[in-house]
Amino acid sequence: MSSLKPVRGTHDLLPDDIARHRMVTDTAERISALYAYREIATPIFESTQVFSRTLGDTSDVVTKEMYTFADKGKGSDTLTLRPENTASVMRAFMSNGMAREVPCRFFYRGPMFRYERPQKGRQRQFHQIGIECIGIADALGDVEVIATGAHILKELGVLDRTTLEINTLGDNESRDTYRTRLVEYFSRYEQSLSHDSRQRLTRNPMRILDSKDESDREIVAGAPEMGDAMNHTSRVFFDKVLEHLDLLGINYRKNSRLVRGLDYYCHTAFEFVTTELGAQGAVMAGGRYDGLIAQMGGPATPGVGWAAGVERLAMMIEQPAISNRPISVVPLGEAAFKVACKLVDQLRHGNFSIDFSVSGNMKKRMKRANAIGAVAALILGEDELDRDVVTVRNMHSGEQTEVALSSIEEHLTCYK
RNA sequence: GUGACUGUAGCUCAGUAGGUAGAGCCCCGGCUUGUGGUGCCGGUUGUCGCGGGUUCAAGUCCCGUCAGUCACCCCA
Repeated sequence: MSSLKPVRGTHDLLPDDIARHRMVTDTAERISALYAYREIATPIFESTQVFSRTLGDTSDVVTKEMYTFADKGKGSDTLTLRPENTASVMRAFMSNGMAREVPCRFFYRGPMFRYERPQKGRQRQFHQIGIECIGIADALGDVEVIATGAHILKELGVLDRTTLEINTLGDNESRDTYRTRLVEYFSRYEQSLSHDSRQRLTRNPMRILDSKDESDREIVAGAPEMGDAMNHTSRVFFDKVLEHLDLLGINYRKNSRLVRGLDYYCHTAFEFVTTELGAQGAVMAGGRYDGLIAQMGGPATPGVGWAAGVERLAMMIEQPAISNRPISVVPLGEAAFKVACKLVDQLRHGNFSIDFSVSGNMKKRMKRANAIGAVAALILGEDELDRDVVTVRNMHSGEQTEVALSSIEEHLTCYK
């Protein structure tokens, strides 16, 4: 019995669901192509180290959310279902020796897996789209990446229902300085911090900044600002990003409390957030990850990108209209059935979408044609057969006309 | 992993003080033996999430378990 239910946190995507997903992913693919991104697909599992070495030893994703399993065969690696795709794309970038071809721009889409407690907008198997821009160290790379994302959201009709929040984490030097100051500051309040935040103090002090605990927030209010810890390089970089966002008319809200859960980010961090999806506000999030490729053993190469949740975006868009509305072919009787078989084959090869309706009485078949949204029904009975014609019923208007079999394709062109 | 709430037909839900289940939609048949979408008439919906317990009697009360939702955590 329980085996008939999908595994916890996984969902079947029925035709209407798929239509929404495709609207999201196809739009993203199309728009990102306008920014010269090309699609790439990596395997859905990788050696565990691809993720464990890059996402950060203390991140929740690595410590408790990865689906890791032993491969078959002796002495083989442990494998992990990808919890996100940036590390995989970087691995592919190196595996295929693309370092000499930078800049590289990749778009991806596909399922990701995280062992989390399922909620609305949060599943164990979910789908992401994303882009990675590799090899551009300049702030213009960040701007382009954000602009691509904003363009996709606009095309999906959700941009004005999101807010772009942006912050800078600075370069390594700035980040270390800031981290030290934060630890110093929060240590003084250690007794007053929430249980979670006390743990974050050693694991990831920056996370305390976006704590939702009320007493934490009071302490956070007096915390040192990232801006004050930034060195000249980091400051100039961030200013350039903001300046060009202004130039492109992309609205944003600076949020000095915005931090990242994954270790590899530096400089720009951003999120498009919405209030429409409850606790899962982030619909698209990303940033710069200059140290990642080197950290993975490749040549020092800068990168910037984002990922977006397909399910979350799908919940925000309208249900797209059914894209293929077929023509139903309804033969009546043995002789007509044979003629209809050939007609159906001919029409399908002529690029018509055909629903060949062969079971039940005529009433039932017409009803079914209506239910699947057929644009027309071709009725082929003995009357028609005798005269080499077919009755074409417009399912919208109900009008019927008799058309010679020989010119049927031409007549049906208007239904394509 | 923690807490709260929920779980009745394919779907959305009702079920009153415990007395062995109902509505709408969908589906099926007929009015219409070659015509759908709007009408009328009739019909099938079900281990009441699962497993225990209390009781003469449990959808209803208790415990456990699984799942969903929301919040935390975390994140897309």
